[in-house]
Parts: sequence; C-alpha cells; structure tokens
Amino acid sequence: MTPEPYYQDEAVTIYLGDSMSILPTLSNIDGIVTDPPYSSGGAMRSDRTTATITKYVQTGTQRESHDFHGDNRDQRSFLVWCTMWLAACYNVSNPNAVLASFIDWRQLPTLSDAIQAGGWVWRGIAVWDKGFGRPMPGRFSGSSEYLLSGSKGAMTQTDEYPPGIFHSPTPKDRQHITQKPEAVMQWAMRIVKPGGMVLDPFMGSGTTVKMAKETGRRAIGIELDERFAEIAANRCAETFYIPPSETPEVEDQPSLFGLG
Amino acid sequence: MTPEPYYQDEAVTIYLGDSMSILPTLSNIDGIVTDPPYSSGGAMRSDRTTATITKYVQTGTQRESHDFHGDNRDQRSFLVWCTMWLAACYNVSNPNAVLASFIDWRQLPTLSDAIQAGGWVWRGIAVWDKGFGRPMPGRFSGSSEYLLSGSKGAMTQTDEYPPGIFHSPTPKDRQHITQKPEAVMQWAMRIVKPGGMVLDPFMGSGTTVKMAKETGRRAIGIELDERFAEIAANRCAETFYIPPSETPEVEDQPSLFGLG
DNA sequence: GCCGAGAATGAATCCATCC
DNA sequence: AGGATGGATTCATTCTCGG
Repeated sequence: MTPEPYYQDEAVTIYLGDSMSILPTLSNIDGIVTDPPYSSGGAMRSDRTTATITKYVQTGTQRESHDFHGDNRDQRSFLVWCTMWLAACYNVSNPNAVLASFIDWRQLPTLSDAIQAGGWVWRGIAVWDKGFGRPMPGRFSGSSEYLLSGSKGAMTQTDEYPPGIFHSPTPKDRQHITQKPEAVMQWAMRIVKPGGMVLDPFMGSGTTVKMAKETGRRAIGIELDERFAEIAANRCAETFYIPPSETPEVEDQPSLFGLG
Repeated sequence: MTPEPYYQDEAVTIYLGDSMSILPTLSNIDGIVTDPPYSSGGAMRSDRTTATITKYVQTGTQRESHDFHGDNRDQRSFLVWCTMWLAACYNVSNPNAVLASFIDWRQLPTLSDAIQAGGWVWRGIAVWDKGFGRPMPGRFSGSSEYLLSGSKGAMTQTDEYPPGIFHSPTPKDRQHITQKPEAVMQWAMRIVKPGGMVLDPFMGSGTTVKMAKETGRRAIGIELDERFAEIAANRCAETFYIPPSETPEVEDQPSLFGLG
C-alpha cells in the first residue's frame, strides 16, 4: 500500500508524513542524501532539553518562528533513532548504494556508529567549511559541519572526484533554520551516480530534491511538516529537469594552495 | 622515582621509553598535544596488520624514513589502548588542562570515545586540510586529518582564537613518515596557555616539543625509539627559547572567502 | 631566470593469489 | 578458511630537469 504523494513531477516525488512509516513502502534507491535533526546544542543535558526553536534562533539570522520536530533527543536515544532510520534506508536501497548525511562535530561519532549499526560500510568524512563560527576564547572556532558517507557493500564506481572540503558560507535567505546552500547540496550529491534515485528522509525545505532534479537525478523527499513540504514542492516546480546525458560538468573549486 | 631524561634544556625534557611507564612519574601538565599511531590503513584486517612502512609508503623513495611501531591494533584494542594513555595523561594534568590529538577519519569516532572514557570533556574537531589526498573514484577525496580537543573540566581561558580549519601541505623533508608540518603544530599548540607545560607522549621526531619551545612554552616529550629521540633532541638544541612575554603574535591565515 | 614537459608522491583502497 | 603479499589504480600538486 503505497502512500499518496504530496507532490510529483518527472523527477521528484514528495511524501508528507513520518519517515519511519513511509520508508518501508519505497524501493530501488541509489543514494541517501540528507540532513537529519542533529539533536545537539549543548554539552550539558539541560541545554539539550530546551526547545529547538530557542537554541537555533539565538544563533541564526532568521528570527521568524520556525520550529521543527525531533531535535531534542539525548545522545543515547539519538543513536537508537539514527540506527532505525539508517537501517530502514538500507533496506530500500539497491546494492552498492551510497549514503551521505550532514552532522555537526558533537554528534559525528554517534552518527558514525549508527551508520555502521544500520548496516552501511563506514566510508569517510567530508568537511563543509562555513567560514565563520562563533569565536570562543581559547578554543578552535567551530566553523564546519561534516558530511559522513557510507555504502551498501562495495561502492558504485563513478567518474566523480568530489573534493573532501567544500567552502561555502551559510545562505542569507533561509526558509528553514538549518537550510543548506544549494552549492553544498550539489557537492554532496556528487556521490550519487548520475541519473540515480536519491532519497532524503528529512527533506525540510527541499534543497536536496531540488538539486537532485537540477543535476539530472531523480529524488524522493519525505517531510513531516506541511509548511516545508509546500515550500519544497514550489521549489521543485520552478526547477528544470536536465536528463543525465545533458547534465553539464560540475566545476571544482580552486584549491587554496593554488592561490599561495 | 623519576626516570633519567634523555635530553634536557631550559624548556624541553625528553624521556626515552614507554609512555605508560613514564607518564605516572610526571605532574603539573597544562596541555597534551600529540599525534598517536592511528592503527588505521585499510578496511581489511590484512591491510592494517602489514608493516607500517608498507601500508603508508607503498610507492615511494621515502622508504629511508624510519618505520615505527604500535600501529596495528584492531578497533577494540585501539579504543582500550587510547583510553589508557588518555587517562594516564589526565591524571598528571592540572585542572583546566587541555588536550589536542591528531587522528584520521577512520579512527576519529573511536578516539572521541576514548577521550571521554579517559575523563576528558569532549570539546570539538578542528581540521588540518592537506590540500589533496590519494583520489578514489566516486568518493570524497581524503585530504584532511583531524585534531580532536578536550579539557579537564572547564577550559583555561586564553586570548587565543585559533581557526577551526588550517590549510598546509605535508612537509617536504620528513624524518618520520607521519611528521607534521611545523606550522600545523604551531596552530595546534595555540590551545595551550602561553608559558604552559606541554606533554607529547608520542613524540616521534619532536615537532611538538620544538614548536612548544619556539612559542614560549615548556614541553615534555616521550619516545620509544632512540633514533627519533635523538632527532628530536637535535632539533630542540637548535631552537631558541623565547620566554612568554617576548613571544610574537601568531598571524591567522587569510580566509578563503576573503579571496572570492 | 622563466617556462613547460615529464616524473614522482601521497598515514589509500581493492582484489587476486598464494600459503 | 583465513592471514599475508603484491600489483593496479586514481589525480592534484610538487619536484626535477632541460631548453
């Protein structure tokens, strides 16, 4: 019993609902590219139990009231919860499928455990350099987020050589408080074979599915909150689908070393 | 019963021997800055258990670089071993001491567990960007190593704001196959308060202790292999000690974003 | 001294073979 | 079966050397 799509076009299908309910109805996925709730926000447990909106709005540029679900779990339940959705994704993926999930420094080790507990082969860490972090005296500035990768058995061989570090500031106009820049998602997407089927079980405002469509891939997005599903559907509707054979080459960023 | 130093000057003391034997005789440490054996080098157990020189330097004329030991533990014993030396370091450190340890992507989660199991507060991930790594088709290039940090309780407040990402190619002339560039060690060193006592339980060719001396800090280094201890002693002897009050300011690298 | 061509290098990974 | 060995592979950057 396949659920009814909230939106559908020639490349993108969006489902409104809970990932754990909808995931088992899917199949034939070539890659997971996603940005789950990090459930971080403080070293102390008391920090983590405050509402998500309070934590993020303090540091964000967007002061409007945006809330999203599932971001106040403690470390242990975060591990269990991640293992569940990662295993569910594993079950609907083709052999040699790939996985790429964003995470912050605090939950990186836990997510890497969950990746392996969910059946995936642990493949590595890529770095999104945001350029600016909140400076704290005496410690390294936290100016990065991380993209953890995995695979279902051996990796699909492609001709892509994406860089291990990607430099991009956070976007100025965001419709979701953790929204990733389109260039960053396009970079993450390069791990999925051209023309493949991408799945984002925590779609948010739909940057993943939009960039999948724009780079000649197909995508399925799942989102619990109808406000974000609507935003994502609108973004996809405005995006042209470029079939794989016509997809332009992605240019790499210049190396920092080439400049000095 | 304090062991006999192998080398000593106004800023640096070097002990020849096993860290786990020598550590308990020390005290009054303000910061640990080190680069332990990663026990990495491949997904296959057979890859990990081959000689260090073979797994890391397979194609090259660098074979004249010295091999080193203790780099073939499996995941479980790597965790136990790291927890042991991290706890031993914790015990000889002053309150509010800091910890900075290099690691690669594969062992990062395990080392972060060991840091916490050893008593330290988990403080974050900084990135050493080497610029390029061996490419593998279809995956993100592994062009980084990581610097994990921790503290004994609250962190010492200093006026330093070291960047979270540091760009530097691997050094040209190495006397140890995993030798870090001096600029990278100087960056890592910024987490220790000026004038403080730095400890490196896996000294190798002595870049840590040399840069501690050069930046107005004092240091203790421990090394198992006399060939490396000798190299380190020679490097320290050639280095001028600049007392803390005369230490020049370290300039930050320009941001990549300022260039584009 | 400058420039270009060609060679060398990298805390790598995978797999076929051999014991 | 399982561990050890060796070869093939990938490319951005640096190094070497000749013109």
